[in-house]
Amino acid sequence: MPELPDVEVFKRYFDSTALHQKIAKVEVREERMIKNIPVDEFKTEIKGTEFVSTGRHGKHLFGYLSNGKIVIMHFGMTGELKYYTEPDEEPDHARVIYHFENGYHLAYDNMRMLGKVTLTDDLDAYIQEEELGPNADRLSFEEFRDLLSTKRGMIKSAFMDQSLMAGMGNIYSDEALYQAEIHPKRQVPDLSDQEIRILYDTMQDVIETAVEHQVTDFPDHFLINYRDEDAQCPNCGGQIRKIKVSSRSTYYCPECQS
DNA sequence: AGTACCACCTGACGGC
DNA sequence: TGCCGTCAGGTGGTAC
Repeated sequence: MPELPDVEVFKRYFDSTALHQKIAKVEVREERMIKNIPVDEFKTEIKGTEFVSTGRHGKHLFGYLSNGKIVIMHFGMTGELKYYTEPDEEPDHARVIYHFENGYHLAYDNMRMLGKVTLTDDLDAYIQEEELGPNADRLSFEEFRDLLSTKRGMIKSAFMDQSLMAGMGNIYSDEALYQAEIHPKRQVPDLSDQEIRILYDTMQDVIETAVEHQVTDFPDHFLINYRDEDAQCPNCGGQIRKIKVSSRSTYYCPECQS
């Protein structure tokens, strides 16, 4: 799941559960998840500190530690967080577990292990190295318009380009395009000013609505409920179609989107 | 610059 | 029941 709205929900979950508790131990079950730093160093740097706040940039979640370091988490396609106390509540694919002194645990769970966990003391440098564009949800219309003016190619590819703007993935790109009634393969330079405006508004609305709904139980008119070739468009009743756009599965309504 | 394809990973599902 | 191909919400490298 983890695109911008999902990670924002993780952030809020983190904020409401795992802050201000002394970390007794960090358990790394899967060393391949830890990138850019030796695992031993990762563990010793974090042990004895506590998370004081969190942040997010696109699909990256940050946990600020009391020693000034920052844990960076990326969730790939299957990552999530779980805070729990009883051992039998531990998720099936816990790769990194923060054990708190109060007996609670925070697990970074990630079945497919696409994604990563790392540590930095310079977040700006990290964001630069990763070539992340501005947060898709903290972008003015003018910035959005100016960014798109530099792009050629398909609009869905532009949405998914994390260096252009950070946070939109496959699902929510499809969603925004569906609600804007714009075909995912439309060439960016061919979009009218009005269409750019609509795309911006729908993108913001899709992100906001997804977060409000905790990324579950979306409104009926959301395409996300109909990602199936046998499904019918909730707007026009036509058949939802599946195509490939930049090698990613793309669902859309041929009647509504042009 | 844009796009297609492969690789990294594990697991679920449908067909035989 | 088991084997096999396919697919899955992400990203990075490479080749055209």
